[in-house]
Amino acid sequence: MAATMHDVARVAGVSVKTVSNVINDYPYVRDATRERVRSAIAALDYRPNLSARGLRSGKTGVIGLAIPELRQNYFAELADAVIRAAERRNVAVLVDQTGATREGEIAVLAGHRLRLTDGLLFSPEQLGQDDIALLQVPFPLVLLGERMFDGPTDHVTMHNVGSARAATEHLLEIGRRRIAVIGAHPTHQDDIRSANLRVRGYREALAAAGIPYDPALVRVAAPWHRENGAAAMRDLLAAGVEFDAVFTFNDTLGLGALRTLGQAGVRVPEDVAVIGLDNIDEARFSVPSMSSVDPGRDQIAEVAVDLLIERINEKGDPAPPRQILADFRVAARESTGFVDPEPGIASAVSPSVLAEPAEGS
Amino acid sequence: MAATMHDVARVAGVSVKTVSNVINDYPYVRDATRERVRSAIAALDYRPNLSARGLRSGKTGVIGLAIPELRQNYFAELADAVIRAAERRNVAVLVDQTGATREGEIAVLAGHRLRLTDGLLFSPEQLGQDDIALLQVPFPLVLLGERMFDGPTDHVTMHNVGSARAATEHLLEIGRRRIAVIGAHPTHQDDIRSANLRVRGYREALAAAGIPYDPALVRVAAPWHRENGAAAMRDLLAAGVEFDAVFTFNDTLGLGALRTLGQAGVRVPEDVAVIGLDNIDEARFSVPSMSSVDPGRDQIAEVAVDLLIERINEKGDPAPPRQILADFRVAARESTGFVDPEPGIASAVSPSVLAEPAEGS
DNA sequence: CTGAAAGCGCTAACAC
DNA sequence: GTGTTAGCGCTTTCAG
Repeated sequence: MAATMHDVARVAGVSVKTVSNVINDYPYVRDATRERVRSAIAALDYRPNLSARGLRSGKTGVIGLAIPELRQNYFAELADAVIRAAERRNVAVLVDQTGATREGEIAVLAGHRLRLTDGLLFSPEQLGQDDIALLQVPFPLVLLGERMFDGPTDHVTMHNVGSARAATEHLLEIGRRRIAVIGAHPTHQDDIRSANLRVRGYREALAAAGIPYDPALVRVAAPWHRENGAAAMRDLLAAGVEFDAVFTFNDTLGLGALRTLGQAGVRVPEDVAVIGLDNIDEARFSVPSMSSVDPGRDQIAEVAVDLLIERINEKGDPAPPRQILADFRVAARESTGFVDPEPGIASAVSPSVLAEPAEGS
Repeated sequence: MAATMHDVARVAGVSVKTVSNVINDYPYVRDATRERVRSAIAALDYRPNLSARGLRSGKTGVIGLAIPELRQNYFAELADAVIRAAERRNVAVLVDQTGATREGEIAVLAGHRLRLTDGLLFSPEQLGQDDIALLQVPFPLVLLGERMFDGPTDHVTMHNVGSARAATEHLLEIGRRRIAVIGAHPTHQDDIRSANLRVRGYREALAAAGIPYDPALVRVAAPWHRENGAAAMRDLLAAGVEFDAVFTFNDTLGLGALRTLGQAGVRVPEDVAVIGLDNIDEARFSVPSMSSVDPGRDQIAEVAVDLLIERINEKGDPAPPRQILADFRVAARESTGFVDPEPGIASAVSPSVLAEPAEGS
């Protein structure tokens, strides 16, 4: 049986209150007492029971993270960043996958799964502006991503328009003029899905450079998976439209497009320059390495966790919802004619022949 | 204030016990009563407080998953599989990253972070056979991966020797005879790290085919990151050893090697065939697509979660530790001269031109 | 500075 | 079939 606070108190010869005070770093405890309690804790290998603490204090020290799918690199890296940020603040992270389905996202908000968390970090992919009513939940909620604005919740997101504009400008700067785009959204309601925001950034950059917008260069691809990037690029090549660059709305699409270009014998970046968006680890290692816009994922994770914790600890009237845009920057690599500025991490062990006596077969 | 069981009981005009019975699907409740309780629950939007339940029952319904790093594709896919498997059994997953460090792994076992979980799924990377004493933990523990055997815990792992042997045999079957290997471990203690097991599988296959073992073909790379695969391949090419195939101990190394081969103008698979191990999603999308051995990740996740839940619910004397090896199979793709047998998932939306009226500029 | 005691919301004997 | 009640282990007034 695990030791309880009472056991510790008995061994240390104090009351449970004192043990509690020591554990919670209450300052007014005599040093000698504190020491006695500390060694009793060590002797018994005592660990506080978090269920009990949670029951009493109304907090569990766990936050939920709901994302579409961990197997999408972008979300794995986001989850990584969130977990690290949370760890620094001493909270644990319970990960839930919505499967990128509407039902999954609604289920997460209904809170039927994540009930022993103090709050939720939620990256919606299907729910949109029309669903903001669903965001009226009885627990602290911080949204990641850009699918809804003007909702009742805090909101941390990349700068979609700015990032897309920067990507396009990067292509313009290296002299490209016929810039295709992959990843537009099939419908074109005037909503604010990231696809539309990215189209807007693209068009802003074109407009600023005085280049006419050609809808033939804008290709639909959804969801933003590799195979759809590859297919859209095949489409583009088959259509016979002329283009000297492509901006894909995420890196995964870009890697798919790169694959098609390679197979088709199109040279990158000589014939077609490519830039993605997300700056996932993998972009550094494709052939050729792929330029991308870094949307500030670490910053997003850090800020989102802070905001959520702040909301969890908020007393009294809630502050008005806040919306935060992360900083972004272009990571220029081979696919737009640059030498990779961030070579891979040096090997921990420099590769060499296995130092082992040869043993014939 | 959130509703409690007492509120529900009051509204339904029954006692808390009855409410509890309804919630926990206790069979002997009159239908009419059950219905009354159900509607009271709905009316009050009542949700059980899991901290209280956990405190009372000694279980939280949460398991921990400790892996090195989510940003490594293999582990993201593993975590994905574990979360899905756990969801089916109605338990949530708290994810912890050890950072692939010894301290991180020890901290996880010390349980200072994952205390409100009922048990732990742990994929060690640094701890090894010498550390099995650390596995004597006061909570249910199931190990993933192959770093320790004969420990006191259950253990679910891929079949290292078998997978490596299958990979090598695949290369032999397509007529290759000078098969290099990337990913050996720098030290060669007679331990059972997966690198050594994979070397063993490789040598078994060679031996069975009557091909002598040539240590010059066995290259060290650690950790198994892409950059180290690329570097090891550069090394191999620079060394001037002859080889017509390479088996990399994981896919990430293989993708790195593929990159180097591409840059060096070596044709794959004509000059050098390549096969990896792990069958991560990404292998399907490299240029050329990369053959790999699928180590049965979904099965591993499924079995591990089952085993852990079984342990959590175990009463009386614990059953002896079990060790389970997953099934594996070769996924042959372009890098060994096959047409990809599993084309990418069909696009949800077939790519096409954005149907939008052109607006100049 | 420390102790005594109440009670967080739930489950599970045990009554009826 | 349903109600009563005693804690699970912790935090937190309130005294001293």
